[in-house]
Amino acid sequence: MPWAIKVTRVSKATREKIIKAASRAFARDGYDGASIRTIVAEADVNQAAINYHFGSKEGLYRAVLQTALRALMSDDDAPQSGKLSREAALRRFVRRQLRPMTARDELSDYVRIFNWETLKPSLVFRKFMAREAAPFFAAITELVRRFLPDNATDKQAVVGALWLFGQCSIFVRNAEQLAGPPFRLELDERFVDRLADTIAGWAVDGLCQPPSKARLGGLAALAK
Amino acid sequence: MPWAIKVTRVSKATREKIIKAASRAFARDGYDGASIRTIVAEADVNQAAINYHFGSKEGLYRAVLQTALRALMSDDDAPQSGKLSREAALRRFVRRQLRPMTARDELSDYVRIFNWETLKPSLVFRKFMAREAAPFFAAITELVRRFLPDNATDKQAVVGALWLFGQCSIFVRNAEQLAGPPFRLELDERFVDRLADTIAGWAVDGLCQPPSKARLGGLAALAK
DNA sequence: GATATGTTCAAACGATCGTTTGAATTTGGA
DNA sequence: TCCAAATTCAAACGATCGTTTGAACATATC
Repeated sequence: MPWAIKVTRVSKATREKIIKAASRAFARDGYDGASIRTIVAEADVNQAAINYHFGSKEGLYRAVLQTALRALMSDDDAPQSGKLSREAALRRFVRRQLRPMTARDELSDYVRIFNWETLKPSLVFRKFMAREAAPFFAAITELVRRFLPDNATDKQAVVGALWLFGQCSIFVRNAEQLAGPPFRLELDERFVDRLADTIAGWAVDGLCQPPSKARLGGLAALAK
Repeated sequence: MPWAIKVTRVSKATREKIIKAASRAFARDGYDGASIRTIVAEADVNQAAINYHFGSKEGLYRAVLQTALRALMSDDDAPQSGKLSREAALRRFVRRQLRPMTARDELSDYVRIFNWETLKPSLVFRKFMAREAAPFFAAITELVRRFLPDNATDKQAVVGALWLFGQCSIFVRNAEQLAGPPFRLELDERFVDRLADTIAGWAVDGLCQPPSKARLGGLAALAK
């Protein structure tokens, strides 16, 4: 492992430049679509630097995923989230998921990288998630569970969490096309705020509804 | 245009073999990820056949998209769909969207190809959709509109249609992972039927709800 | 059966990919 | 200040990509 190197001042700066450029590239083009040469060009470092500092393209991707997961799990902007009502917590989660629609920061890159992986999970990603992402997904599942009956199964909570993810990610993934013709939606902060309200409201309604044959069935129908 | 060739008996068979193999490959790996060499290997034809029959990889992709759109728009299995209630029509749409979760046929490939394109639309795809897909999307939007108030704007209907797409595609995209650990869901026809009931029910609830501040707002909040 | 046209085939081309190499340069501690 | 280690750099390697080529083969028309 020649790339498990000592972290010095100068190498740390290079590593950070590379990770930032790589996050953008992976978010824009996916893991396979992003090339070493475009990453080093945007980071303004030599091509061999990636193999020197991260061992391989896969190693760089692992480092990006670690940075991404750390950022996505941090609640630094609202440390009181544990005391929120379930509705407010859900609204906060949805708004956070929708953030890439307007913001062009690292967090939006991270969300997009995860969206790529939901379409065709790479081997790197699957190993990484199995090892480090359990608490992240558990948090969302627990949030969903607060809306379900006490006797809800794990399966129901997982499906509910995925359902919630899907409602958000479709807008994030299609943001560019929503802004263009023929839709021409004005994707400013106000719009996304209202969209978050809408999605959260629909989700609360859906999750809270007791199952009913007349309504085509509910989540309870998924119990074995 | 040397590839606008006369359609003979033998060339038609080759074209169909290529399109079928290409659909699988594009669905599995995306446009960039699928290689000519794997496609011709699965189709059991010569490598140069693709450029001969379709001009280029892009030309082949266009042909696949045409086949896909034609299949996705056909209502051959239920010609009475025009007479369905809005709830039944919505349930039918959702069930059709979820079909790739169990079925391993061409239709599931087509849905997956479109899912790839929502993540990073290729130039080929954008041109193609702008030219040929308007009626397809209009049909979904009209279905959503049947649940909205009469004075609903186009913008509201479009957002509602996208919202519906997102709820379905998240399960389709993650079907493989749902089947494996730690979820271990048994994705048989019964499960998908119930899932379609659940999603359709939630969607009906969400779309029908009148806007209400107490419920964090509804679709009407998106009107300008 | 001869001929022209449509189709298949193996081989190669140029470009881009991730990675490796070895020397040049910079850095940090004695 | 000096030397060993850390880091950067330009160049090349082998592999894979989409595409082209020109000959070989199959098919249809007379």
